Amino acid sequence: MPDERGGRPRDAQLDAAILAATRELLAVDTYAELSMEGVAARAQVGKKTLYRRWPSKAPLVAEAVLDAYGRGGSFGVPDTGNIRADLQSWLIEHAEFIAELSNAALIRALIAAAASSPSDNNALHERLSAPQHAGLMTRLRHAADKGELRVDTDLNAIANALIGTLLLEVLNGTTTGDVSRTRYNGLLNAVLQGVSDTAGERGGE
Amino acid sequence: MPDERGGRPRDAQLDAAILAATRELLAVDTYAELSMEGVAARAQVGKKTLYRRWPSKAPLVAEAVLDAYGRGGSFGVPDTGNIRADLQSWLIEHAEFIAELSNAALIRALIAAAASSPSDNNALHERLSAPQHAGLMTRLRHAADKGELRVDTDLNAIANALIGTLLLEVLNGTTTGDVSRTRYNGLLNAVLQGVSDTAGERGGE
Amino acid sequence: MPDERGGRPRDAQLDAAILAATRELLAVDTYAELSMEGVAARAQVGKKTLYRRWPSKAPLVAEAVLDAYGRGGSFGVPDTGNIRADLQSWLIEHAEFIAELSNAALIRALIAAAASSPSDNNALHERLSAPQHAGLMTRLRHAADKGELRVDTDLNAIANALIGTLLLEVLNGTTTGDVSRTRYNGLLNAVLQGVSDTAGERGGE
Amino acid sequence: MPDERGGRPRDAQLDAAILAATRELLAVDTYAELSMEGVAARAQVGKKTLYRRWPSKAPLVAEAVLDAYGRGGSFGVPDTGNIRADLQSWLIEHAEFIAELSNAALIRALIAAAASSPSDNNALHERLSAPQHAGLMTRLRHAADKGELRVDTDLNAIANALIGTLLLEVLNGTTTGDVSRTRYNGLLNAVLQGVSDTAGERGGE
DNA sequence: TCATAACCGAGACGGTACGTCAAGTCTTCAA
DNA sequence: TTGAAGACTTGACGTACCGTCTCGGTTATGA
Repeated sequence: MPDERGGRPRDAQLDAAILAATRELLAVDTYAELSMEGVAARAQVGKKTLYRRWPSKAPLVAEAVLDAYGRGGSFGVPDTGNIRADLQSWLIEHAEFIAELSNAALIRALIAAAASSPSDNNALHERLSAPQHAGLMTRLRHAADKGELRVDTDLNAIANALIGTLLLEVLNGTTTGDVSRTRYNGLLNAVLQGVSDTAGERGGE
Repeated sequence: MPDERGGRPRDAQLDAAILAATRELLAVDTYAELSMEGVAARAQVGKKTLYRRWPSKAPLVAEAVLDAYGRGGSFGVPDTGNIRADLQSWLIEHAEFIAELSNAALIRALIAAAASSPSDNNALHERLSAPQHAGLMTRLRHAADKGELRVDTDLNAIANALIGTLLLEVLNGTTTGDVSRTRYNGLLNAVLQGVSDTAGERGGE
Repeated sequence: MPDERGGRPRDAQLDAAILAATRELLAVDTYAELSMEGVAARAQVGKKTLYRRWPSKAPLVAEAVLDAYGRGGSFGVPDTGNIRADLQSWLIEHAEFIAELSNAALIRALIAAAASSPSDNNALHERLSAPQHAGLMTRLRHAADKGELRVDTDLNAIANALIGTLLLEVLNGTTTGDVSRTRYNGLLNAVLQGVSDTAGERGGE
Repeated sequence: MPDERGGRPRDAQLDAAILAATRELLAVDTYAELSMEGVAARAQVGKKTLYRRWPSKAPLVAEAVLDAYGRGGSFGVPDTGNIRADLQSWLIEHAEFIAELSNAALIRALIAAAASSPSDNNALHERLSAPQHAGLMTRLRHAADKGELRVDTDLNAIANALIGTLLLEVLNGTTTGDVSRTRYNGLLNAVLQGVSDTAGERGGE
């Protein structure tokens, strides 16, 4: 039972055309400047065709950006056995994605879309932030299980610190041009070895 | 000589009324839903009066939010001599501000405003992120100078990790309700003492 | 082939609704007070729909008035064989139209619209004054051809004198209430028989 | 008793400057395009100064135009004893005034001002049309008293026909360039000698 | 001489309307 | 039923003027 009753089937190619048009426009305009009308015109598509697929601008932009994000490699957290190297790979991979000028615009649009409304925010959190967080947690848990991390480690805090650092870089527009291999040494040194010079009693409950 | 000759001077009270109206509306609407027209109506002010002071929605929202942000305490980084306690105070102070439901909406609006355009982004970075970053750096540098931190510490990475963590919490809508005194123990443990169980050779240049 | 391919066709009923709304408002407001916004609201129509059809207030008002003017009878110059009676009929018919209070407002609006800009002026002249002038000229020429008028008569001058007299009455607001059957006796006496008591050598080249 | 209590007296020169500015702007803009703000700016005068003298645009324009109209000669109806020649002089004098390009614009503005509101209309009628009508009536009455016109002549109809003819020419934009000395021969022939070829029984009461 | 009072230029103020743009829906014809 | 085209209502955009007001400052009178 492929089709739900008769009628002309949807043209699957249009989805891609629309997402591409969205991305092309976001390379020039900001999220606020982007219009459904503009997307429809650029994709040579009726507005109805757009609204049949996406209820509003926010999810359209979200899908357009995530589509590009997913295409350029997996962005999964590697597991070579070396937790430091794996985290560094993941950080640099993201930094390089962000450094690509057009990608920075896309991510800024994505954040704007998320900030548009609480519901869109949640949807995006589910689709973008959550998977990355989960990926990091899996890798960190594996390291913890192998005894590479202190038993009382707050894995969640670490995942958030890494993601948050990248997020801040996007918003600040800090990351551009070539990404140095050593870029996140300082961050990883801090998170893994700590920066305190004292033997350090840790904060407990 | 404050005035540029002639003409009725601007009514300074209106600035406050407009910013207040903006905040009140942001408690109900998202950034995208907020309209200059609505702000003018709520503040009982002509649109021209708005545009005379702020060229567009983004800087208006920015000022409205920063105005509230600045009012509720200094948000400076304390310096009691105990770096861990000071950072924790700072984190919790911010977390409590964020946890206030209306403030979370304001900050989400602020981020949306920043994402509106690269120029607005820079302006906001200058006004919001930079001062906090500077405050943290000053405190961290003081600690480093006193020998509390390892000499090779990347202070910048730490400041970014802390700010980034807070930023992520805002966007995710994670922080709500009461903020536990121990909330950032995990993060501070990681950053200050490190989570690695090995003696830990650090990454260098 | 009426349509230019594709697209929802314009709703012809809206034209009438808009023109009616315009007329209703002109019964209350002057031309200057009439606003496109008000017309749109009264006609329950988007402003875009207005501007799609009429580029500005002047041609809209022109069409609204001419629409009413055309509806209430033909206003053609009759040709019963009696030139005096025919001109009188035509004059009285117009005077009665003008005397109608709401029509006077419409015509005053029309004149204001004409005075708005030279181009609107020309357009209106083409649509309103010219046909009437032509109608009178045809009737006068017929009379001249039948030998009822002196051969050297300046038909144009007579047509203008009649139209001009009506025009002046509108602007002065003179004509109100019932129009006497003998109202234009004096004018027609003058134009047709002349008022000079002397045998009268006429002015030539 | 020149002044009503103390205070700085009004600067009489400003009246002239404002009227001149109004006229200069009307040479470029239409009545609708003319703005009080523009007049104030052009005359280097505060808006309050304008409103102190004229309550709105219509009377300001009226005065500006009448000011120019009065300056260029008296426009009174001459009385040389030859009624035909006198009327012709008067018609041509007006036609020449109208033919002046800038004056045509002024008069069109005046008509627009009159059409603005019934009250402005009456005021203008009082100031512009009435004096001319009175002048013509006086001259015609004199001719009638001398027995130059038939006793049953409707002087009013003639005055209106002449004024109406000029009015129509202004609105139609007919009169431009040089005005021929013989321009109104046809009109005067008709009105004075009549155009009817028959001996002509006249219409009575 | 010195207050009083109206005048003046400048320009901010609350409004209303402008003409444009986009949102999301609806209606046509064609595939 | 899908699609492209485009008309439709709604509502916000940013601008221009409206007529009023509030400044600092000027210019006359009359106490």
